[in-house]
Amino acid sequence: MLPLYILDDVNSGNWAMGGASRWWLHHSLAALNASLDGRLLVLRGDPLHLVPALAREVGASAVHWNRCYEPWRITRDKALKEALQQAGLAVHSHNGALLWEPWQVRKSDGTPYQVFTPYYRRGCLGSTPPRAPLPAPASLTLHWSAAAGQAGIDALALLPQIPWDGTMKATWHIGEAAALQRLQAFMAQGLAGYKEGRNFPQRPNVSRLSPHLHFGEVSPHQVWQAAQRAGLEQGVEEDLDCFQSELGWREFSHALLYDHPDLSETPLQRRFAHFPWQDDPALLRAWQRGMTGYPLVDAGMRELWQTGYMHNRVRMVVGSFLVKNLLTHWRHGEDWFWDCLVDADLAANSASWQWIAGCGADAAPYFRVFNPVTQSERFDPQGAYIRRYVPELAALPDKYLHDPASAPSQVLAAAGVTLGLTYPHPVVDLKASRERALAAFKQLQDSAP
DNA sequence: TGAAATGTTGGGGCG
DNA sequence: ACGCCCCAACATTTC
Repeated sequence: MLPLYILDDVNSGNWAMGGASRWWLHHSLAALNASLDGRLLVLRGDPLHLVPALAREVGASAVHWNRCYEPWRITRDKALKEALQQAGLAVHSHNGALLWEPWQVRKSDGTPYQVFTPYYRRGCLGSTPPRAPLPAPASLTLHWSAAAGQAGIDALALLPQIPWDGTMKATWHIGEAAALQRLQAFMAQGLAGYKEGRNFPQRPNVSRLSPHLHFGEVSPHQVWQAAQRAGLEQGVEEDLDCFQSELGWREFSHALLYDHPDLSETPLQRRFAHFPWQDDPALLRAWQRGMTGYPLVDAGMRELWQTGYMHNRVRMVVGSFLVKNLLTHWRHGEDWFWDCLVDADLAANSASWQWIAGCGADAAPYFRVFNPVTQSERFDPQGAYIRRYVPELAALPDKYLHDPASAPSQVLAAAGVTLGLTYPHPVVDLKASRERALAAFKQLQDSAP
């Protein structure tokens, strides 16, 4: 057997892997290569040419891969399969990424679900339960190739030219072994209390498995089964259901992308094609850099920049802020997350931005506008998360930490904060921008129901 | 997986 | 004792 990874920047169109993901991929491939005794062959280029040529060269009789669900990959792999079969090879694709195949979860009339809850409850849970994880092969006979190993990984040039990855290195342990450790740690320390604790960015109740899942270091089948066991053992059925339904959202996103190949570019609700987005470049930049003057938003955007990750509650808050308060097109948020997230996943990223913008399937209603100050007071009451990522505000008392612009000038001075100098003034007024968004969204609602 | 405005209720201070 | 007002606490409505 010859284990092969190809970095494909040829067929990926607008969705070539982003910077943070490339960083993760480098370390993930290194770990995989090590576990294969340095025999992982790593190439870059067009698999449509590389795979048939390599198969000929080594005299392969069969090619196996795990299915990917990005539209450009489906197109590519279909063509590759045909080419290989015409050359007389057996081709086997497998499911290593999803608990339920998108084309198998259908309403009784055969059409796809549009709403998450029936999709998950009836469509997924009502059909066959997820299969158990497969055991590792007892033994592998690995083809020897002089071109295999770390040199091939280094040749992909996935690591940054300027070293922006210091905090990322300190944040993550990458690879299959690390993923399994994270899985065990979460089941032991995070699952109990998940339903409530998952909303608080400083609590240990989120799994942080998303990048491991995205890169296939752990399968959703392993995660599902581990949760099932731990949840029943610990008697925390409610937390278990809630956690598994989050895996369900991951499935739902993939199903949406499968049924709507333009999900990443085009609003599912057509009337949004004409929405009056403002798209002010200075405001977009303030959001990207974590300089909006709203501490929870800025903490989230800086967590993203420094670690390649953002807590889910905070993703909703910063997304709502960009799309509603700043009235910026969700595609800008999608692009930024795509480049910055180590867990960047086309299906989840696109579906989630459409969800928060209100133009997706089963989307957030247009009038749901998160107030970043209220959310901060509710979910980071002691300000631990804000103080970690917005240290210039650390000396402010809790009462004013969530909204420094509301603090009396003596309080700001005592904390060493000068608005406009050490920390930005708010880039928009929350009340006014909320009302502006509600008016714009309401008009869209009324004009084309 | 909202927030704000508006409505309702009931206790307590007070003339 | 009584009516009145205030306001907190909660519920409902609206966007």
